Amino acid sequence: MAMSSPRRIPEATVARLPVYQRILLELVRAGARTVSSDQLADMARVNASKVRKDLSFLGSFGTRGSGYEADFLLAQIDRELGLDRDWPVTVVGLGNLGRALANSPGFSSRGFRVASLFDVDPTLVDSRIRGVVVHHLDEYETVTSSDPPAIGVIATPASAAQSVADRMVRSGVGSLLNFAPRVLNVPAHVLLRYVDLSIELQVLSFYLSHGDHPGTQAASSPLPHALGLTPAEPG
Amino acid sequence: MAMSSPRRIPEATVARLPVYQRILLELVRAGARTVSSDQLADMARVNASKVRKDLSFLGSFGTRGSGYEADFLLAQIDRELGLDRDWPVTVVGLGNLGRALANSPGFSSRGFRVASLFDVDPTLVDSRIRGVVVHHLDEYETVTSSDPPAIGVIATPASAAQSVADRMVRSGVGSLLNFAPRVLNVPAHVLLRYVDLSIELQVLSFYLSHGDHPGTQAASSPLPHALGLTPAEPG
DNA sequence: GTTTGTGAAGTTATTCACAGCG
DNA sequence: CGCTGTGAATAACTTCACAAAC
Repeated sequence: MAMSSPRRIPEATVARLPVYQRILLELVRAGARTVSSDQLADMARVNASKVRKDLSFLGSFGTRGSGYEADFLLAQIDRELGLDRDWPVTVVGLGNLGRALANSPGFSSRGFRVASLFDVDPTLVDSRIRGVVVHHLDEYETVTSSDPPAIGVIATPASAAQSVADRMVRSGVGSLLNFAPRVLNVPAHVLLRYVDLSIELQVLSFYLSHGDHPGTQAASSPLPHALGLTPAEPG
Repeated sequence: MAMSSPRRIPEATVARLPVYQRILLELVRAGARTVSSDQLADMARVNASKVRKDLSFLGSFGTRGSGYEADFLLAQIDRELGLDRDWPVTVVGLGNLGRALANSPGFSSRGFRVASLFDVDPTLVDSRIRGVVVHHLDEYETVTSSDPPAIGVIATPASAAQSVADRMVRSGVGSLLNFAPRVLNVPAHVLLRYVDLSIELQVLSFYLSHGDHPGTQAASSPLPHALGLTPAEPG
């Protein structure tokens, strides 16, 4: 085989790959050697043919009769998701949410690295979170110029979010993950994901009021949007 | 005129309604009187006919030639989303993330009310967050029995998430919002949304590596994650 | 003129169902 | 047998395009 195949992976599949990734990670850690599309489907709450079809876009990695080798499949998904690269991430806004994000395992996992942190609160500036120093937002351009972030995470209050987004875009960030409860206006070439607790709750509210889960089986996660996560305190 | 819920609203539309809701809220606060499908579409990063089609599932609330009356439309969306009710919410895990959630405007907005808070950390138990006392998790059943939560928010470390989920489900919660970085196993009748920073980042990583944003506009918030519903497998 | 609301057309995603391989 | 991989069939969703309404 000569070149990377020009397989086009459907958007709906892309949205599910991270879910399979997370499941496989847990299974591998628990010592699983192989996994079937049925198992994956149960855990991801989707249909088994969907799992097989999704995985088939990456290649034919299963073994008929026994399933997929868990760690090998995981490696293929990681590669497809681009987790074999190193994506520098910057986080602006280090209140509870920003700290939760900056401390979360999501940033210590393969693929991502907290490159810089910013806030405007003088009591936070110069402190460190997991070894990374918090700079004043005034220094954004200076600090990021040496290691330009691929992803900008916005965890500021709503009122500051748009100007932070503008600033990040102006200095060339390729994608934004917005956790501030505000709709952002950015150029179309910037990849943007908007994650908002109200939005999550409202979807639940709809299905609770209509007493009716989606038809047969609801999707697992087309194009998501969500809040981050982070552990509570150790005792 | 329209009675309660004769219309079946497509899942994809349900996922977008909260985005329109948020936009309308901002527009109304900014003093807008009317809004067109074009404006909404721009702000939501979707196609204008999609906006019109989505809104048409709620009824015919627009005025040809001038658009929709913003506050009226907002009220219709709120009603459809069930935000005219009062959903008690409980949050378990009050580390940085849990505190960020409990303090977030999402819970002070129409529709939701923080009914109870739980942690196992003795330094947090008996403290208050926005006036609501933090109970020890041991008291979960006792505390929630008088005001059973409709939505349980899990913001614990990954290791505690499954047992907290089990406990909530056992005492009858109808839906879960899981922010712990772990796939949960709950009965199919429980509505479940899984929200994970890694998953968010991984989708960005995919599109960054493939140098290729999805089709035209990156959606702000298509479908839910894992809405509880049945794998529905016949033998 | 403007902008909605909606059938019809087009596109994408899901599910079925089974051949093919271990 | 069991389980994958995949064409074919369905279903869901999106977009077009335009008549109707202001």
